[in-house]
Amino acid sequence: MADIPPSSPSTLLDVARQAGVSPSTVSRILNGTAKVSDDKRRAVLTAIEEMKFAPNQMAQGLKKGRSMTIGIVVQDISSPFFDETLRGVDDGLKGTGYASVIVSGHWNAEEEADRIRLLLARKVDGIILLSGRIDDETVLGFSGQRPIVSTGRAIKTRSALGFKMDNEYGAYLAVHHLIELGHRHIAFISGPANNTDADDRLAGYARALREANIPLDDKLVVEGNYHEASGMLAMNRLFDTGQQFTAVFAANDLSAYGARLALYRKGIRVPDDISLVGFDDLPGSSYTTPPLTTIRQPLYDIGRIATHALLRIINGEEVRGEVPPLELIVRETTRRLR
Amino acid sequence: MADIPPSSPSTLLDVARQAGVSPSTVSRILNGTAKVSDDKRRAVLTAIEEMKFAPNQMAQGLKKGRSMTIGIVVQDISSPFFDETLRGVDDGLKGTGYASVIVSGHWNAEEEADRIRLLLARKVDGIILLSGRIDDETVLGFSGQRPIVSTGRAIKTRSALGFKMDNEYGAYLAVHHLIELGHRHIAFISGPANNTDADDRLAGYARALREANIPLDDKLVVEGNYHEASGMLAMNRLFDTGQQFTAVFAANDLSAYGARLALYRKGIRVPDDISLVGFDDLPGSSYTTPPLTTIRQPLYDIGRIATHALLRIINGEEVRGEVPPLELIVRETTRRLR
DNA sequence: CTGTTAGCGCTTTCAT
DNA sequence: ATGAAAGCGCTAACAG
Repeated sequence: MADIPPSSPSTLLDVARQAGVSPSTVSRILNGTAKVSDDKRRAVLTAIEEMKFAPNQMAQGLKKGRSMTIGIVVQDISSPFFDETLRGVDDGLKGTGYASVIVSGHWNAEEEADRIRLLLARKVDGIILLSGRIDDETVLGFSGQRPIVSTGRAIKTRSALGFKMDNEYGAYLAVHHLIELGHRHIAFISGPANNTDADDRLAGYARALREANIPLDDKLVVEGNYHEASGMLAMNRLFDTGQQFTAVFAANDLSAYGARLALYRKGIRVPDDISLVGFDDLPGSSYTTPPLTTIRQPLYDIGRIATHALLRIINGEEVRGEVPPLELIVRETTRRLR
Repeated sequence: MADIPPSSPSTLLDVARQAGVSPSTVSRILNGTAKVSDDKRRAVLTAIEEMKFAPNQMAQGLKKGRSMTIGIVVQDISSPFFDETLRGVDDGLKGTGYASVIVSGHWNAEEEADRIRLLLARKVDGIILLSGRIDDETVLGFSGQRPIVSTGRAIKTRSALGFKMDNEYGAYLAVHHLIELGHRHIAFISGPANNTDADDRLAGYARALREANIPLDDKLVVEGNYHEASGMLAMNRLFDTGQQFTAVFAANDLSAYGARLALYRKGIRVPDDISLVGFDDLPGSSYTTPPLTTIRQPLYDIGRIATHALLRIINGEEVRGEVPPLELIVRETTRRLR
């Protein structure tokens, strides 16, 4: 059915011989590097067709010094959070001839640096770093070898570019929404310690409260780690300590899912008894029961934009790293307090 | 902080010069190919250390004919279904020196074949094909170039291996469970047409009914496409045509999520009014409201096992492709009909 | 317009 | 035990 290349891949030299031309001519046709007479071109093209020739990318890469592959560093290959961004990257690479090798840093600075070194050894033409634990200096250092575009950091040099979402503002938006609905006792399920995004979201929570003259009650903020289970645990801890609250802001959607389940188990209705807001707007959040009110991160766009930016840097072009802002998506887990 | 390689990557030749030995000696140390005197070894090792040398993988690959990368073909890079398997692959590759380049076939036979050709041109050492639309012959053809391990097909040659889950049995399990709970009017939200897995699941649904002497009512089976939105639509269509039923079996978890939302919107309680069963057991299914009863696919294991098998084929070793069976996971969306 | 030549960075005989 | 030399498949001057 489909065109299946032969078992022993033919080389450019084979093609040249079969077409009765020199290897350079074949190369020229392949790369459009120079004019070639029509008859030779035809001969080569048919030879390529017949032999199902495809240039050996390792040889090309070795010669040209560019591998036509870019490296992507995620932290967790099976998280919906990274998936959306990966989809953006995938689409951004479409039709460019670049392929991507994806590695995972597993939220561990050392492993992350290791992975990057591995990508560098593989001669990727550039790197997209999604979140991560390594510090900016290290990123800048690596960018001496190959251009790097990273999410979650504010850097900008000739070979490194960072995008940073305004997490403080996003969290502010979420809590402000709750306050506008009349809530004054708002619990916060935070992200993991030592995570700037998580810190920023806490700051946004605090600012919204402060602005509304609501004292921040330490007992109302409980630490999570961005995973469902931690959201569930956090929710239960909140109840165990007997706190009173009418709304919960979870630092990300996944932990909101966990909180939702804890609530369900206790027979507490959402949003009738308690309002719930998440952060991220994962694809699944439109289909929770009820659909989750949340802060939308333009995950897909981030992937696309990062990719375009990286490609531009690779080609020595100017880049501007504009990313759509965070926005509140009001769905069905929040309601006015009566 | 971390070790940052210099801007201009040093080559093996640089190392050789710095250590005062020949390139071959350096190579031998790198590959453990032959005995090298201790003093030279030390000299080389420190030179490598000092110069932060890492061998150029493209050059190595070109020479050795193996790229130390394997290609993974998924259909949708941002689907939780593939994610779990990818995680298994990632873990399976850990510590092997292999990296993976992931491409997406987007459920399109032609694109899929294209991607595989691309991987072949990149000289991947093997391919893992997750689901897909191309036929077995084509896979077998490609396997002439590089070994291929594929999910969702029953093939076994020296260079191609397929794993096939018993989807018919899984669906049977799901529907049988419902029947045991006393349900007799069981709707089915199917998968897309022209998909063998989907066909098999329909067959399992039919068999369970037949075994229980329940006539299969065509009006109770409505087509979906494995996505949330289609599950929601299907559910609504079921209601629009005025069918009576007390339980729904969705061909996968995602469409079950959609069905769940449609039910919520109509104020129909799950499982009190209607029981719901999915298929896959995605990570999120433990956290739906209520947690979803479903058929568990060992997605992660499939990834690991496929990877191990591929590696063995690459190394010319014998393979046995055993995969854990499908199983029913009873959670909270099903209940006995009174 | 086209062929010849010289490598890209590494591994691997083949000598010694 | 170690070095010299050839070459993996391709591209890019350099001639003509």
